[in-house]
Amino acid sequence: MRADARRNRERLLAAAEEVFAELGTEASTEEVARRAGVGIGTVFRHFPTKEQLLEAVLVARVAELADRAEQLTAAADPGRAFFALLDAVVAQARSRQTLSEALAAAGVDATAAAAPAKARLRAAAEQLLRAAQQAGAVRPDVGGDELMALMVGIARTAEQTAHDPELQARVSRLLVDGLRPAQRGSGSAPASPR
Amino acid sequence: MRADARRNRERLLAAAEEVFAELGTEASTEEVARRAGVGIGTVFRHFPTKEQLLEAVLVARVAELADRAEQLTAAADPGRAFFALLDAVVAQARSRQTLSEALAAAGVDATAAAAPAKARLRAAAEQLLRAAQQAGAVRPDVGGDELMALMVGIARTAEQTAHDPELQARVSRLLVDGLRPAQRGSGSAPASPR
Amino acid sequence: MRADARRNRERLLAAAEEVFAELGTEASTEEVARRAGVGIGTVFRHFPTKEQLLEAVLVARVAELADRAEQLTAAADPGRAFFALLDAVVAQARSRQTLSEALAAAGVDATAAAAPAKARLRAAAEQLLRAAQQAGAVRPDVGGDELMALMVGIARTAEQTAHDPELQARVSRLLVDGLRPAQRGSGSAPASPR
Amino acid sequence: MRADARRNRERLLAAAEEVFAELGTEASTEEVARRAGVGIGTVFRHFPTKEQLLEAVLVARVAELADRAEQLTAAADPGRAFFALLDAVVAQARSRQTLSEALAAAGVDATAAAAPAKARLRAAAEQLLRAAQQAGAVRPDVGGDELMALMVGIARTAEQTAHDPELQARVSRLLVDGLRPAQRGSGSAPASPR
DNA sequence: TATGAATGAGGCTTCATTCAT
DNA sequence: GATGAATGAAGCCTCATTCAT
Repeated sequence: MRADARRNRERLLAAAEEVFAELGTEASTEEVARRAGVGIGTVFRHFPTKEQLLEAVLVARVAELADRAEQLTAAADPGRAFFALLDAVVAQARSRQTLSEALAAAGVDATAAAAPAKARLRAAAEQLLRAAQQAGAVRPDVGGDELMALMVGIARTAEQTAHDPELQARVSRLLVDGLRPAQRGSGSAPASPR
Repeated sequence: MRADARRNRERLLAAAEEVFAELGTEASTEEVARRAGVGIGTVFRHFPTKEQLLEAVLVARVAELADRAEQLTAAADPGRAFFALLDAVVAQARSRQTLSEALAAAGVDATAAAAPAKARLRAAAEQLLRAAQQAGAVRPDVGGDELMALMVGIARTAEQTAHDPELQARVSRLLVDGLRPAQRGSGSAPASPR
Repeated sequence: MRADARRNRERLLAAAEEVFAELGTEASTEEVARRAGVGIGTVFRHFPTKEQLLEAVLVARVAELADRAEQLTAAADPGRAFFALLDAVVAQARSRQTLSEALAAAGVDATAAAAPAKARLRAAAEQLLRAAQQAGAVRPDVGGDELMALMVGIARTAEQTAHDPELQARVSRLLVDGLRPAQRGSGSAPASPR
Repeated sequence: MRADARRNRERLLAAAEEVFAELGTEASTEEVARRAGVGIGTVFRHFPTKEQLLEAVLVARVAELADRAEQLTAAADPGRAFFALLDAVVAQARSRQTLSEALAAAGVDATAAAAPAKARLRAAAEQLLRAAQQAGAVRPDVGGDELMALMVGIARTAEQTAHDPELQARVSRLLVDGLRPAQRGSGSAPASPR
């Protein structure tokens, strides 16, 4: 019985992530139930409130990012590792506001439920940041607060340009380049067309 | 009676801007009416649809920015002028997503109503951009598309940090610095990968 | 000034008849104003209530029919005259429920305003009926009440078949034939197709 | 729980029939809910649109009549059977336009939902008609189209006189008599002109 | 007197949440 | 535990009517 419940919970989370990404956070709870193949009652048994369901999705997203950040912590090249984290942010920003809302929640409005994931992400991200700064790959005048806010900004912008991957890549690079110390090469950037 | 109607229209627009900034775009039309001190019928007389009301607010915001951009066009220092536009974007990002949505609308989803304001903003912004690039104040590998997308990103990020002006300023500087050419400081940063 | 007012009243009545016939009695008062080329305020100055406007239209319709009935009163052949009235009913049933509602109002729900027109119609119709009965053109076992109810029925049915004039004619004849004494010829009726 | 739902559906249908008959088809959905003793949400769960609710009522009415017509198909006396169907039409015409609208829908505007019931009614009614015509009880120059239109006319007229059963009976007889062949009584009536 | 802007009650519909089965 | 029917608050919008100009 526990197994069933857990599987339902996971199916619900997956469905919710999909639905909210596709239709926005205003998508109905019924739609999530439908997509998960369960009754509406089951949704509310697992997540007594739509807000809690949303929260769970956001936490899962932040947790994925935190996982990635922690992995990168062990990487050889600190500069590469740090920017890889930012790449992960862009990569996650597939559609709609799900991720940016998740990060926003993690950054500012953090609810109790999001706190642990947020803390992990922040800790790992700061570690990556400091290492990259010591390696001279990132401007020294940047702190954890800026980094978190910037991640939200990157996510939001990436979502904004999700429809045009090329544009997304160019814009993301611009945003990220603000973090580099001077003398960064602009050579590999293609000339802006048009 | 034209006078009354116009005054009401303006009161409505102001109230709507306030309400949507404060409560998000899902705020109810009735709340706007209440805040404007008019009956709900009056809202719908001026804006037959909630969508049209929202649109009007967004258009007004974009138009303000377009005005500012056009002003700056006449400024002496192209670099300063360009970055002043980005400052204006940050300054307008009061709270919630109102502005970023406005810019997003201007950039991508532009409805017919927003088209003229969008076009003005884009034209003036591109003019500022080219001038700043010729003056060597901005990286040459940036085009209009990136600029518009970046403005959305800046707005979104600025909204995110609206609660903390200091942080907002620091983050905005980071974002904006990505646009500057490489002469900033010194360092051994690797060329922007990929 | 009186002339203006009267002309407006007439324009309004004509517009109302048109609008209600076209869109049904649920058409908005604004639509009537628009079609009449006057402001909404003017409608309500002339007809303080939508109901009163509707009533005026209905009264006008009944009055037309009463006029026709009174004309026919002077005709030579009583049988022809009587059935000509019923033809007039069919002919008026152009579209929507306007006429049948008018007649219904005249027959049953008659408001005070409709009373005079109703009385005229009923008086003339009964006169035609009696004359036709004396001439042997109509069954003797029919009275004024039946006649009025029948006229409503004919109108309603005619409206129902307004889209197909041939069908309308055939069905109307069936209904009307119920009033004739026996031995009526069915020779001139085309065989029902299909 | 299926049982509950079905019971509610039936209660709703009954309430809707009652309400629309009493107050006309413009009666509010909330009134139906109130009369059925359920919440407004329940109405919309069963009938996602007011139009669909209305449609369901009309279909039920037409279906009743179709049932009756099919029963009569097995009767011994074809003439009696046919006129019994018309009696059923009169009997169903309780008040307001509900039935006539139902028949009208069945005759002309038939929506997809009403199609099957309409087809059944029409098939059985035509069978009754043909049998009655072969038995010499009904004029031969009448077809299915006229019959359907006439049924609407009978219903409309009957509704009109619902307040006075005696009058209703007399008028209905008149209407129905139009269908009988010429052997009714005696008289010197002119052949139906035109 | 004509105009049309303002009003707000009321209608349809959606959706988070509860609860009987 | 799961289901899905029931609930009703709340949202958008329409329209008859009033009233300032």
